[in-house]
Amino acid sequence: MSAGQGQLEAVARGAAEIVSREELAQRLALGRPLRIKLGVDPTSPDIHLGHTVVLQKLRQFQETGHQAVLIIGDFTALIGDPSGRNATRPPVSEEDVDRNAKTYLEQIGKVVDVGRLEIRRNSEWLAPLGMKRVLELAGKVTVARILERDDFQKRLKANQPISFHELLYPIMQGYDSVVVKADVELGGIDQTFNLMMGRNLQREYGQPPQVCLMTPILTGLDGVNKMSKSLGNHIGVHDQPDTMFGRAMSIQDAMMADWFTLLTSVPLAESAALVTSSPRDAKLRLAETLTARFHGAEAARAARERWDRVVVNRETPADVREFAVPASEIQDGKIGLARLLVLVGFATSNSDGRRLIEQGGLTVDGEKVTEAGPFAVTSGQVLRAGKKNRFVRLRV
RNA sequence: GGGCAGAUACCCAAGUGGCUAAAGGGGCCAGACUGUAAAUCUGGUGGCUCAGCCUUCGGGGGUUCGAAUCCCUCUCUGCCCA
Repeated sequence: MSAGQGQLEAVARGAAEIVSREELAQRLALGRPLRIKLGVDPTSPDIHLGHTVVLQKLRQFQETGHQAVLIIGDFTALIGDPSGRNATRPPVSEEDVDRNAKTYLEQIGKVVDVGRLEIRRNSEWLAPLGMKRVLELAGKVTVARILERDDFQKRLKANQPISFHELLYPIMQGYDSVVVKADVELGGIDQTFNLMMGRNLQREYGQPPQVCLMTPILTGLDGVNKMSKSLGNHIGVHDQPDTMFGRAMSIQDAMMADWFTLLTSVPLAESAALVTSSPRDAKLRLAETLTARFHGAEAARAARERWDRVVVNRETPADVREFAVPASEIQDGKIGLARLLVLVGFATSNSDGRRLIEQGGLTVDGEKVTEAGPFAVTSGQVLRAGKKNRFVRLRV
């Protein structure tokens, strides 16, 4: 019983809502591996930390001995989840789905144990479903219930179109739960309606209704909006170690607690204590933990060392990119400094480069240079723009 | 099919004949400070051979000494009616 209690705490960590907690406790108490369903949308090839919140949850279930069932929504992708802003989305080809599914699995491998994953595509059972079966399925759900959904309500009020087939999306997703006999379904809090539909349909089909566990939406780097690629406030799982580390260090202090809870396995008591006692160390720990997850402990340590060196001590990193200055740009051993900044990629135009220089943002071999005119270049000189990670070593 | 409202720099958004390279906010860049690239404060943010010059306000054409601002036309977007 006490073990069950520990499990409950582990899997409930950070959950936004659980329907219901009691039922979850009961299922866990059954003592058998539960079937934990997570449906994913194979339309976007690159995932970011926001996507990993729910994966982290899946991992926690795996760690406590349960069977994760990943459903690739290749068939539902034909409709598109209505929770998106756009009413319609471009159709996804089979090749796209295949390719996306493949890269998706590679990416989530850093968070969940792919080897122990049961992977299913919902086209397996949705594609052969005849009209007769569809009608039977649709007959189990009333229009009023479907229209309860938030997104539909909003669109109705705003006189925005709702295509008929969109109404079927939640039903299809819910039917997935019936087919895989899910004990628990995971999803973001914005998926609540879809998950609840699975519960309802299972009941209709004589199955014990699944527990729905919804995770919060991760706040992005701006500290305001949800993390999303289109807003550019994200950390991608493919980001380089230094980038990942640095971006994590740039979140606001107030966000650390959530990030620890939702993205790491650091015990909550530990992270909470750290956040209170030393915000800076807490953030370093967070950044290192995240980087380690996606790039390994070694790379994470290197990223942290680089951080200390570059940001804290304002030194030049060990590995500085080289740039060969084209001979054609040099006259009498000199080159316009603003022009040089454009060439190495520190500025978008001469004017931009000039600004950078005049504002004191450029150092050459550690010396601040504020004159934008002709500049004598020699091999080995190290240019640094701003406090950030912009270094280059010249080769003439 | 009819009616109306819009289109301004990366984004939002002022501006209705000269003082506008164009207010304000966001974002971004830089500096200061610090506990980190957090927070806070300051400055910058079209281009160039940069105390000057050149090109911008959906596209094209026109009026005027002078237009983002007035006229014509085209394109696109949103809303309303059928």
